[in-house]
Amino acid sequence: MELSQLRTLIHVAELGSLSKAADRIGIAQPALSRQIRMLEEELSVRLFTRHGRGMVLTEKGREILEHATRVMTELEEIRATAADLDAPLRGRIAIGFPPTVADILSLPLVAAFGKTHPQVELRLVGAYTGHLIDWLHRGEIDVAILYDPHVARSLRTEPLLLENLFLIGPPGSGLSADRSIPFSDLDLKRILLPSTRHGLRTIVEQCAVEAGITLHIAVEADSYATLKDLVRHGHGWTILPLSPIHDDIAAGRLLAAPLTDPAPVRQLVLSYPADRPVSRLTRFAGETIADIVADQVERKIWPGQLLRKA
Amino acid sequence: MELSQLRTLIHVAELGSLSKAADRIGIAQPALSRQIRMLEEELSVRLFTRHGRGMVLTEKGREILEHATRVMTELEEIRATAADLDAPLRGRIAIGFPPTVADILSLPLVAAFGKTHPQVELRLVGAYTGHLIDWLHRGEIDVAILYDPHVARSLRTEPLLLENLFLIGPPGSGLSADRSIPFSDLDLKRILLPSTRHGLRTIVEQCAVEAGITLHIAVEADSYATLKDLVRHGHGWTILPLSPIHDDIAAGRLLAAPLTDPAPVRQLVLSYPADRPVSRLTRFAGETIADIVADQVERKIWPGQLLRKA
DNA sequence: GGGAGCCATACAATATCGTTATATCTGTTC
DNA sequence: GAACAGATATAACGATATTGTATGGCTCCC
Repeated sequence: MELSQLRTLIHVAELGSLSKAADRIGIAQPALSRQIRMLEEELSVRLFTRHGRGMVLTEKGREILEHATRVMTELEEIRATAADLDAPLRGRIAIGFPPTVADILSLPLVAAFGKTHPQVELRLVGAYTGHLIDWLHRGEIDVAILYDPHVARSLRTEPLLLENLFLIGPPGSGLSADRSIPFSDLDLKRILLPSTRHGLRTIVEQCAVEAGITLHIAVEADSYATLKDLVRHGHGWTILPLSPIHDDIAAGRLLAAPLTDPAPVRQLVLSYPADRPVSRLTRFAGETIADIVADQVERKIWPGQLLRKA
Repeated sequence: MELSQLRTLIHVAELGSLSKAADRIGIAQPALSRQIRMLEEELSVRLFTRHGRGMVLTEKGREILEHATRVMTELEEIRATAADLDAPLRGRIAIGFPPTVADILSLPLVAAFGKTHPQVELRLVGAYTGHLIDWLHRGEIDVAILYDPHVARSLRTEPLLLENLFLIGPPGSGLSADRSIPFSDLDLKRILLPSTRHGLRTIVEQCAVEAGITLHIAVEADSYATLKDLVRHGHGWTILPLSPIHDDIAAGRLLAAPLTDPAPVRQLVLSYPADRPVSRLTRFAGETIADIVADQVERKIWPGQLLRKA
């Protein structure tokens, strides 16, 4: 048994494919095929069942995968132990956020690091979930907040928050935070949303189906700033989390109301790569983010439901 | 880092000598010297201090040795797991539920075990969360579904579900699943609830505070059957999850409507003791419960929001 | 002072790993 | 049903890593 085999097991298990794992790891597919075969021979078990299109863990494979993941965690602890434990954290860390989350978390996060670990060089990276996942795997970022992807086995995730989405309207639209709008009321309204590849769009469309209506999507725009501007100038209504428009609401430029029947929500998770050790710096960043999120929710700056750590 | 290096670290630490470790392992002494050197270079720490006759762990080396030992333990677990026979699970398992959950999960759970592991003896234990936590700690039950306790360090929990609570009224009350009732409408109604030690009561009272009203609690009863009967006979309204009254609603004996502003919800988690190993049987039970919960939510038998595993 | 025991380094030999080529199988599309 | 695409498995070969051998240098003991 070798560490490279265990790492391969983890990647293949997540992706369901030697070829995809080869792409990700940057090693030729036959080499991974042989690694898995040699591991299976050494253990005398089948870890995967093979199909025409990919391979799936057996039950035994799943059990062994858990231990393999723990081995990776212990290796991470070895590296953490090797690092200087008493000095203030130093070095650089890249933290990924969806754009809306960056707006609300950047300042408190920078403040927290500035207070306790001023020598750390922060790199705050805003991008969509798909890109963030890629960059986590490639080691270009160390930790990310993600809107909930289908859980990737090679990412270690901690649930953070269920975030409510709100109906956003212009001044004079009569929207109020303490009066919910039934989703079905959107039936004949001009709705402005991000494009179909955007997770928020998927959630909203699912809600429309549940409400039994068809949304009239007058404009698609992936930029929240654009959506906000269009709404401000009376070109329609949009559906967004409150975090990017908190200031606009406070200033009276936009109004918001909760939606119900159904209420659109999405889950945010903290994600780390599972096949690579998480440094003390990365761990500190994750803990700090979780603390800030809890604080924002408790102070009602960020409307949603905190999720407890497993 | 390689497993061979960690093994060498362990042997050299024990024997205090590369040469003695080389004899024991059957690898040439210079090879072991280089392995230790490469490990030290990779971690940027000194693991050993060298003397004329042998070498001794540094303090840092001792800390890292602990993790290396744990890696070996996990590898042993992998081998032990691989060596397990693929016999059907057998033995006994005690599974705890809050009473409302037992109603909805017992039959499918028994069916699932009957299909795949018929020799397992199931013990399904219905009790309130406080008791279930006690029994988990004492080992009287192996796994439980709990309404979200403040996380006990000695329990390992996996979030399952956010369950919506509904306003329950008698036939003729006009309640409908597709028309939400603002919580503030409960202001002057006769409300029937469980006692103050019941978690549901706490949630409902928190919602009342948020809605700015005071509930008129006409009757306290911890038995849901009693609450249902009282509502059926027009003695008031109650607030419950749908799971225990699904059949009553289907039969027209009771009506239900969602509440909003705020919407009362509670989180269910799967809980295992953290200080005791979880058997394959227990793990299978937990996975099966999670699958059944997902199925019930997707089929809208159980209204709520699935939470993804961490 | 000499010998024994030990660690570290250089270089050669050997083993392992990754790549390329290709066969085979399964699933999808037309 | 045939053709094509996507995937895994194997063989062969070159590249790279690891181990073995030879040996130097240091410390400790007699």
